[in-house]
Amino acid sequence: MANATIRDVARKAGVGVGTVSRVLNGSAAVSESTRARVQAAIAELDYIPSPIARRLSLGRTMTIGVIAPFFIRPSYVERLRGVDAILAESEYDFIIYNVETVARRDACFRDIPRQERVDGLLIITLPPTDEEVKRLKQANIPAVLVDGAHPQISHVMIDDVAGGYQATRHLIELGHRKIGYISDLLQESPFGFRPVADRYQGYRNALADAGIPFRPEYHRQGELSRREASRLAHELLTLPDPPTAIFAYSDTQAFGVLRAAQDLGLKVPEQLSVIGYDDIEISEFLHLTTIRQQLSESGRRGAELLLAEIAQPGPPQEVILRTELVLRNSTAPPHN
Amino acid sequence: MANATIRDVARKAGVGVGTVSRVLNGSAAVSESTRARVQAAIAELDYIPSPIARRLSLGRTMTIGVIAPFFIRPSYVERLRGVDAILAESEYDFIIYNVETVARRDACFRDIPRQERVDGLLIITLPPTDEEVKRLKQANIPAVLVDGAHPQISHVMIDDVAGGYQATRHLIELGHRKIGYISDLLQESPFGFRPVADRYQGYRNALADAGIPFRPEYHRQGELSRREASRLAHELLTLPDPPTAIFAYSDTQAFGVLRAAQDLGLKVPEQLSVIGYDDIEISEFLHLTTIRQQLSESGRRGAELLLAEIAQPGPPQEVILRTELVLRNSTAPPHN
DNA sequence: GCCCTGTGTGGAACCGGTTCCACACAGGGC
DNA sequence: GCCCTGTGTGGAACCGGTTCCACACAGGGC
Repeated sequence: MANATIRDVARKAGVGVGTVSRVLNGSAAVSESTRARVQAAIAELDYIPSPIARRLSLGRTMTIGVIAPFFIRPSYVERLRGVDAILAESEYDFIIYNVETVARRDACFRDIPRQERVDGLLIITLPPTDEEVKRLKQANIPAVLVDGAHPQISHVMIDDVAGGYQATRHLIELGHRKIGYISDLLQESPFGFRPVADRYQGYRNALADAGIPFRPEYHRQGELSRREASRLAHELLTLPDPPTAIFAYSDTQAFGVLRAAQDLGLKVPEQLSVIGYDDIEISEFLHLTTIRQQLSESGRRGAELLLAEIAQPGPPQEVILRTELVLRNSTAPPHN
Repeated sequence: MANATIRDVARKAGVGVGTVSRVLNGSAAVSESTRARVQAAIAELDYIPSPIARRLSLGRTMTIGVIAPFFIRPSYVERLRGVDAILAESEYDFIIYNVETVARRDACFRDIPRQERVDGLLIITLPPTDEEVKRLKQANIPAVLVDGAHPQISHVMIDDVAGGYQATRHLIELGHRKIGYISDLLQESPFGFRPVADRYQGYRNALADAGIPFRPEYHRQGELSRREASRLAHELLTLPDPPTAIFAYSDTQAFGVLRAAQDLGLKVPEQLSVIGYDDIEISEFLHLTTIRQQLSESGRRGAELLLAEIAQPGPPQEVILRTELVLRNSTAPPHN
């Protein structure tokens, strides 16, 4: 038998469809006896309202879109886990738009707002342009940035300037003066991730505050992968005057640094200190000193902001999450 | 201004809504001149058809549900990446139903088929009961199992018996006779993952074929985490007659074994051989010898099977993916 | 008895697509 | 001239919900 509809229920209960709808949605003005009759009919017909019909008639999709460069780094999985924790409890479904190329990124920002596919958008790490923000506003789609910031959009920001400072400061306090930094591409980054500039700024600030001159040859940039980071670390460590400590933009890159040290026969932390960023799950296992981001928490807070904004639009909110130094065994005072 | 509808387009082009619909869907019977007029009107009004209205009228959700115990293990992310690669190219959206508890698992299997939310279901690793399969058939929801098997449902199976055999056989060929196995819970596993029994079977078969008696004290079971695996490995390695090699059910658990060896001052592979299973991304970095599953490929193939089944229902298909031994530096002949 | 207010209810109209039926019309065959 | 077939087209009906308007009716105040 085909699925029952609200009209079948109404007929069976001897009431109008409006009344059934009122019972379904818990509206107040239904008498007790009518409500009971309707509920009996619903149970008897094993009736489940069609979410699609509901969406069409409400003009809401009951769906949230999550745009994320999802599979590039383990840290996104952690953020997404936080998102899931909140949204699974809500009445919203969520669709992940995985972005791995610039073309796909542009397509997402261009098309999703126009297609009436989502009631809200959670954008992870990818910074929208002012033009794109304008389009979101025009389309009247609530959006929240996680691991990003924009004056006109609610966002959960990680204080990456402070995080970069913290990492560098830790190395300085151990006594290091020759501190390398391996980062994501600063200028030509295809996605223009905001944290890239911020952590670098933190690194520069910490050096400056300690009166240590910045040495351009100590700063290497490259695509965010273990292999590339390993190559860059190799370059750093074979300089005539190599650094005694390396700060890596991410834990994944820090692993690349560890590998380079291993290849060169350098003991960590005795001969080389290494500090990462993120504190992904495996970092504890590898004894990596790192800067912990509240990854899962950032997703949770972002999802909460978005739900609040959908329920009741308001001025943009800002949440700032602090980073934390996690001491393990990959950093120590310099040898000499 | 509110979004244009198909009726606005029809009016502007001076045609009927049926004709606009035919143009949109590329039906043949529209004259060239009419088609051009309609397309001009669409362009002028910046018209985008409402996916929700389309879904209601077609009686299809254009959405695929993916049920997965998603965040428990890194291997799921890899499988999902394969799923995403296929579905992002299709006209389907997909919704992830993340399962972390048995209650949620049961709720997913119970409710999703009834709610007309999805046109198809991709079920990763979680084995449905016969009762649940029957319900899926009744609800007429195409479903595909990835990393699972059932006679009545298309599935992508990993030959885990062979994989378990391969791992154990490798250790035997190196000369090991005392081979421990650390697995997920065999009996009381809350989700009843099928690979758990299969890999164990492979382990037993390889021992039997080599004429090595199975020693129950060499087989430990525990919840799938690095920490728990480390605890179990510690138990094994402090036996009066400890194994010289350990096969771990997953790479994650193998890392736990490595940690235990480290804590006990045992050198890997000189004093202890360790082999894992999965070949997740980080395993290469850690020089772990392991059994590679085609994780991403399994997701891809599963998604393809499902799309085919939605397009044209047919008898259940079976795809079997082979595993592969990946030699690195965590296994060697026994010392003594 | 009349008016007013509040509560409960039925059902048409609507959301925005698709599809099917009816029909117009052209062109060919006889 | 008539019939038949094929092509192109309009628009009502439909998918299955929600909402708003109209209305019935009870009960209180005067």
